Amino acid sequence: MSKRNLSFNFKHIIRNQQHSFCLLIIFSSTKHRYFSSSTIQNPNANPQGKAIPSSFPSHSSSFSSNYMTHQLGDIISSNKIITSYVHSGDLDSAFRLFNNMPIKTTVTWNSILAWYSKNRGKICEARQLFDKIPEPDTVSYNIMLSCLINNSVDIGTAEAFFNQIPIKDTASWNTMISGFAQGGKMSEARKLFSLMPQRNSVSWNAMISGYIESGELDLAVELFEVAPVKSVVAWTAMINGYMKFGKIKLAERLFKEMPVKNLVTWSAMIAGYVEKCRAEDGLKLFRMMVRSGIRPNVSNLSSVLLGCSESSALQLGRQVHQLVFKSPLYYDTTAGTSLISMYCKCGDLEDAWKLFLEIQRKDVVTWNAMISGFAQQGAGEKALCLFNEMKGVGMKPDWITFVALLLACNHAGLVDLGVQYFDSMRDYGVETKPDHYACMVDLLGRAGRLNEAVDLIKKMPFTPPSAIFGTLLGACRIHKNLELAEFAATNLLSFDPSSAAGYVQLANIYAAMNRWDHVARVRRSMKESKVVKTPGYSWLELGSAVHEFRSGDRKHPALVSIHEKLNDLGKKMKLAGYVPDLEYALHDVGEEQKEQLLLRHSEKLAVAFGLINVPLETPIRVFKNLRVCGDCHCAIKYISAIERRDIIVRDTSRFHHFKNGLCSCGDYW
DNA sequence: CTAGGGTTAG
Repeated sequence: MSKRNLSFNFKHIIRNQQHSFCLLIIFSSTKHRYFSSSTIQNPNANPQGKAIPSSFPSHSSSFSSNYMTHQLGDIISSNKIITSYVHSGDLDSAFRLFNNMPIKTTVTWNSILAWYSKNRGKICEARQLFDKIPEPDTVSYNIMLSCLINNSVDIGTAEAFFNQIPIKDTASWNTMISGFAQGGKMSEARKLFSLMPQRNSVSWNAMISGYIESGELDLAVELFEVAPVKSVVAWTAMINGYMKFGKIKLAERLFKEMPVKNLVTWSAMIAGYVEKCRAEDGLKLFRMMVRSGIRPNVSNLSSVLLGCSESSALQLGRQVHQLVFKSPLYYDTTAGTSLISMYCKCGDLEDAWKLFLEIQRKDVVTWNAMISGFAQQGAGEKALCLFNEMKGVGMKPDWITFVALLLACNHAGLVDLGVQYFDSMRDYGVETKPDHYACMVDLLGRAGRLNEAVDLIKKMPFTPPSAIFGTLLGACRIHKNLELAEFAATNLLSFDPSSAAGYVQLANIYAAMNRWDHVARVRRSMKESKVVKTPGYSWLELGSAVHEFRSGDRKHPALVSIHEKLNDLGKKMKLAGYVPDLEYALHDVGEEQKEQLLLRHSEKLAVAFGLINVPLETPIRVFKNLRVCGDCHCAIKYISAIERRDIIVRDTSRFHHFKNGLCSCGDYW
């Protein structure tokens, strides 16, 4: 019996005062069955008028009608309250009300049962409840089916249950299809899909997203093209599919063509751009989205803020903050934490800290974000203080907290303290992961305790991740330990033959020691293995635009003035005592040429551009995709003094805050 | 929004 017929019958009866006598009959004779069974089902089982004595007093009809309406109203409002309890996850209150209801309908039972389909792990209770429903309807069966599927009970059990459903509607079929699709069983899903009597857009969507999930983009496209009804869900699923497979152009085309877009659609595009390293485009789209009047939610914000962090678009991040500030998301911990981490990654610790203090309900992720922020800035003591404060309020640290702590010790040069924290992890019941070992190797290696670093690698309870040898190699370069460098490089390249970093580091070490024959050898084998080095580049945000520079850049329109500025600075720097560190010019060319190459490093270009264009009182924030080069580090210190400017450089491992000729890292990096 | 419940996209 369909819902529409039921409600129609009911309203019809109630509205028609002249039929109210028949109501009374229904009510008195079948009262119990009528309400305890779901389906108010059979008003027709009492053929209207037939059983009714003509002498029935008419004055009582309005009374009974009112009484009836009152009862019904009670049930309806109780059902509503139960539903709201279930929605807010409060099963106890829902049950309390449920147990106090003298009359229950199947709707009442279904509302309760729905809790179990949204919450996993109580499949037995759900089944017991289902079995108690006096007259389960199709919806009851559907909810139970989705309970079975959501609890990843054996799909065969779910299928058997599905087959037992006496009257299946489209949703029953759809639920079963999505059960198969979620389990990756697309051929079964397809079989049901072709068998089902009526398909709605949900059926098509379930199949399309199922194919995308199991990696069969072509089949998804095929279905999408023939689908008679394409809802916004299907379009969005396809956009996700195209993005996932790197077909950005196709995703863009769909996005342009589709008739209706909602927040999920926009998010899919934005997140897709961010994941495919096109954060700029993602951010552009976000601006368009807000302009078109769509209000972001938490998950949407998180992907946008991640985009801001990656491309260091602090100005846009601030705009997002403004938006959050004016919305109910202001009280959301996840939204706040995303903002903190955005500020930290853009190097704006002051605003991160302000926000951290404002957030009332901090979770472990919030604390971790702030501790990592301090760690990245090299503010080791602040990070460690915050950790103590965190323990003070009873917050339990997790493994990420310890990564942040070790990073803090590392960047602040607190070697022994780092070792202590590493050893204390067991006391906190936190498992040591490869990340922790990587931090420790960096910590020990950088401090020159190379042998201890190697011992730690040997003691690792798992196969060392190849990157850890890259870390060791970096340490060898600082401490000019050629023997260990070769050991590290050999390991690195045997684990990961395509590692550009391994070749480059080794070549750099040879170059630094003027072993040009070896450099040539490494470069040759690099070519043979078809390894491509990640080109280094730097960028900075100016207004809403991001300017990018490559080493020896030839493209940026302002190059003439930048070169002038750098040549001028070069002279002033030398007068102040700067000696170009030719170790970092990694080509076997004459000294003068080396100096010229050094002066065209991407970070210097970006800094010079910043000096020309960024207002005097504003710090210059430069970002680099690799680690900052040693000569540039030295040069920028001089520049900060000569120009009396604050210059902040974020590289892959930390922030360097240059001021008055000094760097916040204390030259330990 | 239509007394309520189930299925699809991040």
